[in-house]
Amino acid sequence: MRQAADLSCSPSVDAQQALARAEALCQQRGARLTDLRRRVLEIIWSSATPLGAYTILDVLRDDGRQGAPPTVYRALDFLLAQGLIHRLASLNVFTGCRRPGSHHSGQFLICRDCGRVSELSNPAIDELLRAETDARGFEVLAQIVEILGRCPDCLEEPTRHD
Amino acid sequence: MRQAADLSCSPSVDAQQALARAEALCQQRGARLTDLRRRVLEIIWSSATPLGAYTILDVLRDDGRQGAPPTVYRALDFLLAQGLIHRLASLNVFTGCRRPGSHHSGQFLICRDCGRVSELSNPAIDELLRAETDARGFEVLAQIVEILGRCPDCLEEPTRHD
DNA sequence: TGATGTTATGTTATAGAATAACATTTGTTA
DNA sequence: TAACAAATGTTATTCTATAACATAACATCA
Repeated sequence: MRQAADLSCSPSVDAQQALARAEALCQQRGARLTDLRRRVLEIIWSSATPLGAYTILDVLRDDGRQGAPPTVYRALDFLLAQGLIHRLASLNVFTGCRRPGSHHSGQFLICRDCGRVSELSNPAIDELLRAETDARGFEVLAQIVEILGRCPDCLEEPTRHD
Repeated sequence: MRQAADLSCSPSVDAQQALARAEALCQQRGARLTDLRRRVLEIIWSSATPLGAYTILDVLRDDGRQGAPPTVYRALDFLLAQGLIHRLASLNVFTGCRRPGSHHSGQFLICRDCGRVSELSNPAIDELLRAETDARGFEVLAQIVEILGRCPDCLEEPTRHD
């Protein structure tokens, strides 16, 4: 993966907006977006690519914060429960949710080369899946749709032929 | 998960058929389905539910075979490459492919309660996903569709309300 | 205000999943 | 049989995630 996460700069506009929305959502739900949880969300949004739990932990430690794996995983669990982030099961990484508020599972295009992720929300796909599960009497609790491949930008790169 | 894997009995008819198909496919491809690889495939097919790599390793050791994690993972890599098994990314487990021969990614319904898995192959879902990726100029390398929920049998169970 | 219960975080240890690196064996072909 | 390639054995390590328990922060109410 060529594109490393750059977490050194100040929060991007995207990140700031995401944090503001998270604040609003949590307040309206009576959920506590603590310093730690907000910071983890900010770290996730500050990266161009999804981050693993241990990468997030490293950033927290760079902050000067004390912390161990449970610190991060508990914050991630909260953010997942609030629908503020997604977990990509195929890579064991976490990415900010582009449409928080409506709990949804989403569909993801993951570029193998640059690591960037596009979040789709194609209702037709959801409907087809629902039709299948309904036909089988299967109750859906969670749904994972992840497509690994190469994004247009990376396809243009002439230097990689693997 | 209530339903434990029962690996004690002799290979089921399903398993026997799967092994026979695997033999034929490998022969026709010039791929070597060695004792170890065949045994791993048999172990997977002998379980009512998908198995993790370390569970498979335990069975191999019960066989009296020597082995370490790489032993299992290499066999699994071979079986995956031949399209004889699938990996369920959401659970880190492996399950026999119901339609080997045609390399495909499939769609899976996974019961949270009994652990059983149904493999779908809905071309409409594949087409929709392809339409999305085509529209974005995204090249697909692998595709993961996994639905976690409760199967009809387990929904009937009156004793569980979680 | 201060006692009490709840929620969040700190901390240590461990479990679970996967691979790196190198040695040895087995199989194939010249 | 020599030589090469493929498969497996072996040891160690990395990465991901959680269990279990201690402490701290916060909220509520008498």
